[in-house]
Amino acid sequence: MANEEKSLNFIEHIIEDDLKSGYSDEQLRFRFPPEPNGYLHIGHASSICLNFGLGERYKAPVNLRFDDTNPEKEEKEFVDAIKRDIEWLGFTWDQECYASDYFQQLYDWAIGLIKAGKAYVDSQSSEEMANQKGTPTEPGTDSPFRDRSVEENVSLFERMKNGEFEEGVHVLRAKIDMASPNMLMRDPILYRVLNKAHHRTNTDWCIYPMYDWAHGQGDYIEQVSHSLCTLEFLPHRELYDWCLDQLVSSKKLRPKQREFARRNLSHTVVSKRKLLQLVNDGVVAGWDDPRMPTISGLRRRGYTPESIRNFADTIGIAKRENLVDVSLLEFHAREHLNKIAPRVMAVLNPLKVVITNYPEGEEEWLDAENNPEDETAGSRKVPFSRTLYIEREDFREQANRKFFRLKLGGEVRLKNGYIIKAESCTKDTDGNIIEVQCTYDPKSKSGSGTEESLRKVKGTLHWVSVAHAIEAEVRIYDRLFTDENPDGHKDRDFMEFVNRDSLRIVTGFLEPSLREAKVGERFQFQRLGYFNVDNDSKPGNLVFNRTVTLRDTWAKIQQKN
RNA sequence: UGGCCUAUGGUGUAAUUGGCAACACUACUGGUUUUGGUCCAGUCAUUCUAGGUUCGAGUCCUAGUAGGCCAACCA
Repeated sequence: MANEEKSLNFIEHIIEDDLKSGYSDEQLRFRFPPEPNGYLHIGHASSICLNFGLGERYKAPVNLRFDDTNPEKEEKEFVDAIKRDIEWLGFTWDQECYASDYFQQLYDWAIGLIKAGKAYVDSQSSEEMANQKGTPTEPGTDSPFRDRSVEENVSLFERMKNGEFEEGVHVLRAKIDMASPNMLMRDPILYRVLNKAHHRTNTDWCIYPMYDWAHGQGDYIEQVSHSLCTLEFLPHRELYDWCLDQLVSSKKLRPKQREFARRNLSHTVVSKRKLLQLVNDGVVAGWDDPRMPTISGLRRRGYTPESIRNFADTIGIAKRENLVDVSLLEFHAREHLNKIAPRVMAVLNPLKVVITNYPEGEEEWLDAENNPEDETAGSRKVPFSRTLYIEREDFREQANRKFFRLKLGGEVRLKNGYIIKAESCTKDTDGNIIEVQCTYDPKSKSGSGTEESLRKVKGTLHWVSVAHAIEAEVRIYDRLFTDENPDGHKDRDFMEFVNRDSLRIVTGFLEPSLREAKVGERFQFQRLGYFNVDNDSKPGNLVFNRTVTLRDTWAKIQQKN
């Protein structure tokens, strides 16, 4: 009952209006229509969440329809990847459809169109047709083939279908209006000859329908009520409706196309063409490289489906240009990971600490809470000994009061362990600090309840015992582009803004409980960030990816100085 | 020079359809904290401009301005 009335986006307003003016709940049906020519990215995730979200909200089926009308670019590999990504996001489609399933029906409808005198076979080159097309400010001129007889058109189109012509010799065009202010209505091409094998229909067809002669029909066949697409298809709507006019029956539901603005993410690109270029140029290791804004890249980076769905929900959907800041995506990653990721200790830039008053050869196993945000997460044991690693940035010989970490003569709490005091340090011949000597207070053990253990010390450091630590490869990722809008510059190519330091690989020293970590498992390395186990991991040879850092107030303070 | 779309804080979306501009993020303050994390509290807007209608305009009208899309046998 306490369902707070969430405000509706403009698509939901349209649906609510339709429901008021006669649509029944059962008539609602949606679809997500990817072209299988690349991997899904974060922009698609928004569209997926919109369509499947609508399906959940209105308890309506959502089809997955592959828009596979162009055999030149489409492959089964992409079909499989797309299905995997949608499932991973947690959505279930009703029917799995393919535009290619409708090739015969589309062909029959095209024959009907020709017989109705509304389509003709044009036998000019693409250059000639382009010249006749006019410009946005000038009308086009009619093709010399525009008035071929129905018989000749039918015969030619059948011969196109039978493979009697080379590519480019003939096309089928709709006969609409060469003077339309909408360029798409100037006798658009409906079919072209393509002597290519299709990933599903193989060589059954030599002619393939264009997008405009397939999409609305697919919606109609599947009885999709609301066909949602991005803004660049807005001019296509007039043609979408024209095509539907030629074949709809009043007994069946007529789909409607509505358009929303695609989501752009800062510091990256969301264009399949540009992502493909990053892959082909070797800037990244593949479509699922953790730096890629693809769904598979985000998954490998350690993002959770929940965080991506929450992100999509909060940025919403509208009709204006936008550039969503990545910090919002990162917020959602942290928000979810904070709740579910077990805390562990790992040192990525080690500095040796020797506790001079801790007995040599001794070790003890300390209690460590797995997740302060989750009482059911339990606890584990971490080994403590005389020789430890701490983070190099956590020690300074001298520092002001703002520096809460270890400095000579100063005290600090070792997380889950003891309070230590830095007494001295040793350096190599270049002046680099190579070891810090400390003393510890044996009565200050965490959780022991003693007066000493309850002492307030400003800083708490993470650490690992050198003798017990396991080594692992840790991949530190940063933004792929240095510019917030890399493809938003008219005179500069987006590739100029590639961040050359987007990947740094280090050897980390991890607490031994991580030895059995499995691929895909996510952790918080305390005080450092969230990390997950990469697919490249081998038994005894773990690889971690940094998903995102923790919020870092200290880094901000330092930046200001 | 044509047609169409869009304009609300640094960012992204809202605004009961003409009635006190709200939510989230970011940034900045402060508090709590055995993670400089989390959590809690607070601060940040002449709704693109100029007119008009109205008791009242982010919302309606007019004129500008800015940005985007449209001339692939791509989707």
